[in-house]
Amino acid sequence: MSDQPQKVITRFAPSPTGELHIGGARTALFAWAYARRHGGQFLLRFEDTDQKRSSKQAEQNILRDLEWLGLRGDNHDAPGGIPRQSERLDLYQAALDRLKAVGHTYEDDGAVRFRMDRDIAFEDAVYGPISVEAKDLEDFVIQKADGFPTFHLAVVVDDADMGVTHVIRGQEHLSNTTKHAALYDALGQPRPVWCHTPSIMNPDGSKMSKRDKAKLARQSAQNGVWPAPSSIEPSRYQAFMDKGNDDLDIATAIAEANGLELPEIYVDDFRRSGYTVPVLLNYLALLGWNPGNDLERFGLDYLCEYFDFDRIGKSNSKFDRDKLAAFSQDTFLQMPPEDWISTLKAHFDEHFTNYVEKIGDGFGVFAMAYKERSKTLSDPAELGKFFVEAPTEYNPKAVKKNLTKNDGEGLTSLGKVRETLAGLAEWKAETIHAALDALWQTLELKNMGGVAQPLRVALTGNAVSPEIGPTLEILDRGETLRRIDACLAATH
RNA sequence: GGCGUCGUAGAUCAAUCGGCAGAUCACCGGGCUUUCAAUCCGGAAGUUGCGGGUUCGAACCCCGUCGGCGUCACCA
Repeated sequence: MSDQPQKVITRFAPSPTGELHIGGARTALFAWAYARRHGGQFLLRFEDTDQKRSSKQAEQNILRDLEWLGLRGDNHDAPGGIPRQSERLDLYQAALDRLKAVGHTYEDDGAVRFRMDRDIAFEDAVYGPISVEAKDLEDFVIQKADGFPTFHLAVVVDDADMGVTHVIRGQEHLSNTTKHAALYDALGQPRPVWCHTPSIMNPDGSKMSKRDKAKLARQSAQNGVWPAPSSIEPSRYQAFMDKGNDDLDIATAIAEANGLELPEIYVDDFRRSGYTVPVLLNYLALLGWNPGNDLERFGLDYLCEYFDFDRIGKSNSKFDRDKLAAFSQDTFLQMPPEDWISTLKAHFDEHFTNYVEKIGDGFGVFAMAYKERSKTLSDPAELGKFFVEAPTEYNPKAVKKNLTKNDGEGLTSLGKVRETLAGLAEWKAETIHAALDALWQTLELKNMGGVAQPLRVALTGNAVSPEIGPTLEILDRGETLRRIDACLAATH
């Protein structure tokens, strides 16, 4: 053994059976950060020994999400591409032969089992010393009857072959680690450092899983007695409702048909919802790790400088969407206006093209109107729906309070507002504001609200909108007057 | 059920030598404001799961107990 410190090699090795889970992203982040901190390498590998469930599409999606997060594998552009276990079968066969030769294995119904006949002890970087007696260990399958290695054999052979020094993964693998330690020993390979990370849970304590989507869709459909979406075959739908399957397509179709928001589970869900990468990574870093002081808001550079295993907690973390949202809102508040506008524009170009078309040149004004009100990049679409759709109904409470109360005081103001706006020489936020500001004083109203609130009801159907000047500028004069007329007609 | 592991405000976590239990989010009240936000000021929040023990002193060490989670596959 040399005294030279070993070069750190970490890896992220998902099985390509679905989208990248938010918990997987956290694990990848930790592995990436540890490698960066120690000037080492962060490698990727696909664990596709389950041939039935693995797909190339899933591989691409996982890669797409990792790239988006900026967690690029150092072997991403390697000549052979990212290693796949299904393409390294001779490696496992060689290891299997070696294990057979030393008498560690036996056949069982066409599969090959590994004999666990010793006590196993190992040190986990988070959970500390773990030891299990031989009587509590069972012989396990290392090669399936189909000739493929199991996860246990493949993971050990690959990690050894790729020179992985630190295995960072979810704590569900903690009890598998006895198997892996035994395999390393039997193969005469030095064991890596194991670091098991606590799980990420739902607020109710259950594990955050894709099933949550199916669960919510099913519940909502039953509670609201929703019709089956026409795009889904009735028999499949019925099976879904009878909990025969948790098909994501069905859950998504139900949600879309009924305006239901399914919980974010995958990285892609959070991207669609409009969380930015720095926010997501900051929040994920804090889920199970902390820098040891009260600092919460930091970036990747900070994480790379200070991340270590000794500050990873042992207890499972509940995913707190409110806190994530608060982080997100906070970064929007602090963003320079031009950054906010371009970030929002990019998101809208991808997900809300109808807004972009409708709002046109007013997009900058639109964006700024929602800069301090948004928790996600999708929020402005929800909050500012009225910009693209005229109200179809008026909230009765808002109507009473702002229009019909006191013998239709608000309606009278609204009529005056219409006259004023129709006669304006220029349709700009400042001009509009100045005109309305003068109007409420002329009418001897209490304050600006006397004209602004009736106008809000007319434009939005409710009593809430951004500042009135920019709002009208974006809507443009024609649309504003049309909505006032419609409102006057509907509420008189 | 066996084995393993974890329990600190509602939530995420601090308290790293056994020495005053803190931060943020959420929540509540108030100020500002044309609404909603944003922002400012203030507040509440804890038998450190529970019970015992050791100690001058316990969130921390020991024993027990309850609860959560993981695992016990020819899935990973």
